[in-house]
This record gives sequence, C-alpha cells and structure tokens, in this order.
Amino acid sequence: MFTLSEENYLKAIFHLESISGKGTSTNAIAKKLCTKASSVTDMIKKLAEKNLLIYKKYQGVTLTYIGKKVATGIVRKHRLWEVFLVEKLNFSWDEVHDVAEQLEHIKSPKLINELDLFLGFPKMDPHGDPIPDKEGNFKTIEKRLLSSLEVNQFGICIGVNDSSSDFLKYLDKHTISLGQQIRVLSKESFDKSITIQIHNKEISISHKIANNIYIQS
Amino acid sequence: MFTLSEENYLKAIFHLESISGKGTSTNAIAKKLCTKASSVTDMIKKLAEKNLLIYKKYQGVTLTYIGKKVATGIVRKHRLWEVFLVEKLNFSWDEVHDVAEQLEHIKSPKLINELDLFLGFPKMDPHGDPIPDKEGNFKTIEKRLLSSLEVNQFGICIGVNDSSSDFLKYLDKHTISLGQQIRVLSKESFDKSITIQIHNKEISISHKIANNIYIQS
DNA sequence: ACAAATATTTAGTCTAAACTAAAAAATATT
DNA sequence: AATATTTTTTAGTTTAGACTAAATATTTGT
Repeated sequence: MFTLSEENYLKAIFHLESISGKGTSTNAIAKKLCTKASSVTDMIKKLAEKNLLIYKKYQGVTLTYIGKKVATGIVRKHRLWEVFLVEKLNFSWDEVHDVAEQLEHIKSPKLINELDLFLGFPKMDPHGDPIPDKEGNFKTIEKRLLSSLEVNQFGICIGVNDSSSDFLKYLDKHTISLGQQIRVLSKESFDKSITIQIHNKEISISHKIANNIYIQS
Repeated sequence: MFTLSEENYLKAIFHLESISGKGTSTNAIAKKLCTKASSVTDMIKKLAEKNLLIYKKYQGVTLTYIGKKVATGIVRKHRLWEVFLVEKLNFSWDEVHDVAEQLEHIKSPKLINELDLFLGFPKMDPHGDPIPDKEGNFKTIEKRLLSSLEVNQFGICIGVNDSSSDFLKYLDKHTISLGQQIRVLSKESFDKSITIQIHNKEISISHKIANNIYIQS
C-alpha cells in the first residue's frame, strides 16, 4: 500500500497538524523527520499525487481525509504495540518507542484488530496518549501542562509530551508516573522552575520538565 | 545491522543449504526469491564482502558461521511470531506466514527474548518446524515423508514441507493436523496416490500431498 | 571432444528516497 | 518600497536494489 517512508511522512504531518491546528510547512516536516527541506518537497509532491494531502507550492500541506485515515491507522498500531510491550513483554515506558516505530509499519488488518482484542481494547498507551479505534476515531481528553498550574493548584498526571527515553527515565527516578497527584508548592520566577509535592515528597523540577508533563485538573 | 533484502537473501540461502546440504547456486536463490540471477549475483557479492558467505565466481555460495547465525536469528523470530499469532491472536496455521515474514525483520533483541518467555519457550512452530534458541541452536527431529511409508505402516504427522495457505487449508478440510495418527491403507502405482486412514476415516490423497507431510514413525 | 544448452556474470538502465548547491519566492526589516 | 533574510523549490547526484540484454563459463549430450 504505502512505503515506509510515505508512512513516516504521513505520521509526522499528522502530529504537526494536530499540534498547530494549521497546515504544515516544509521546514517543520524536515525538522521533525531529521531530513532536508528538498527531500520533503519531493515526497509531498508524491503524496499529493496520491491524494493523501493538499499541496500548493510555497504554501505547506494539509492532510486529506484519506491522508488522516492512513495516519491514524499508523498511530493506532504504534500505540497498541506500546501497550503490548509494556503489559505483556515487561518493557518499561521508556523502552517502547523505538520498537513500536518498527512494529507500526507491519501490514495486516487482522493482526492489529486481534491485538486490540487480546489487549482488551485499551484506550491509552503507556504515555497517556489515546488509541484510535478501528475507524480512526479517538477522544483527546482535556489536558494542560504542569507548567501552567498556579501555586497551590493540583492535578493528576495524565500524560507526557516527550516520550524520549531520557525524559521518561528522569520521571521514573523522581517517581512521577501516570495517575499520580501533583501539587504545585511554589514557582521560581527567575528560572521558571517549580517545586511540587508528589507522594508526600517535595521536589524541584525545571521549567522544561514541567512543560512536558500533562495534567488533568 | 542488515537490510530487509540482505536478511531475505540470508534466510533463503540458509533454507536452500539445509535442504541440499551443499552450497547454493545463483539460480536456486533467484528462483526461491522470485528474482533474477543477475540481481542475485549483485547481492551475493555484497554479502561476501560482509563475510556472511563464501563466494567464488560461477561456484555458488556457502554461508559462513556468522551468516548462519544471522539466518537462524531470522528463522527464530519468524517461528516465534508464528506461535504468537496462533496461540494468542486467533490466527490459523495457514494465515501466519505472510505476517511472520514481516515481523521477522523487527530489530530488538529484548523483544524477541521476551516474546520467547511470554510464549513459554516453545520448541515448535505451528507447522512443526523447530524454533532455534537464543544461540541459534535447534534440534531437527527425525522425520520422513508420508509418501515414503509402506502399506500398513503408520506414523504421527509432525510437520509439513509446504506452508502455503492453499496446502494448509486442504489439510484442514481433510482433518489432517499435527499429532494425528495416519495409517497407509493402500498405494496406487498408477499415479502414486495413497489411501490413508485418519480419525477412523479413509481418504485418498495425491502423491504431491503425501510428499509434503512429515511423519514420525 | 565438440556443439548445444544452461548457468552465471557483466554492463548498463531504472526507481525510490535521500542528498547538495543554486535559484526563486515569500517574509521581515529598515 | 527596497533590501535582507528565510523558506521553498529546482536541478543534478548518490545509493540500494531491482531490471534487461549481452557476454562468458560451465555442463550436458552426442
């Protein structure tokens, strides 16, 4: 159906679109995929030919309905495999990403639907991201960044913005995980670092960390 | 480490070698992979460069120790994934091959070893083929073709030589499966077809069928 | 042993997907 | 508005892995 490369472009564009809510620039795609803008131009022409996205020179791209379907299909596979790895194969949440990047390209509708059944139709992956259903539909739940909480406010950690191994290991070290209650004790205006209470312990985290943790409040 | 194409060549050569016990000709590889001899020549030069096989012009190839290790690694992955598909995801034995062909190329030592553990270290895949262990070792059990049995001899079906969906569906239709006892009732010299008894039923099967069923007797 | 048939290799071409360097368009700055 | 900067595109290369057609080895048949 689609090549590995085509699928990776569609997924990247889908993510960029869902963050910005707008069309996506050539440069943004290049950055996301660690490639060059000229390579992106080539590929988006090809994807436009196949009606997966709308492209007008110098004006970036927008996924078509079909393009979005394909992209959510890949996201669905990625997230279901992550659940499988954590729940069945003893992977920790910082180990799943690279393997899931490979598994998401396996082509077999039966495989992924049976996997979904086997896992009990999970709604979230190990990082708190929603798993699209067979039709590609998923609800994005209300969430805000920990960095946006005011002093003395609190909320439940429900997701992370960065799924890199380094970041997730940092969270593990400080016993921050999904479902945990976090209260903001103080905010430092100088470097925007904040002190939080978690598990009855107080810890200080940088703005960058707080900016990658999602909270439901 | 290795490309998809390189892995497919190594696996094909490994299979051809283990059938013939000898080195493998360019043409045989081309046939197995449905490609052209000239493409094979190109690739085996590359694999020889990487010390995965020994190649002398016009003399075919033989896998090196390393080449065999890589090949058995792929076979191990293929067969473990087949077990997973059948035991956990409700696949039938005629549905697993194509998906396993994709899954066998996923690169993650942890993934495959955890899968092995999750499945309880199976020794056989759904077609009766042995699964290499972590080190690539596996025992090939004594087996003979059903077609080689004499009249009134019997044995247990322990494997198949052809894993194509068509063949396996044929076996399902005639209730032939692994572990079944089969007795040869008569052999027709005209077309080499044989009549067998299985499940207290008598059925007649062609030589080609009998030649693709392995028996332990 | 020699011709015929078959197998293998070489040489050159094609495609997908990347790249660099240069040109062109869009945006920002003064 | 004119210039500078940034973004995007074009044009031309590169690499892996396939291909065809032609050349060369090897094997087979008489």
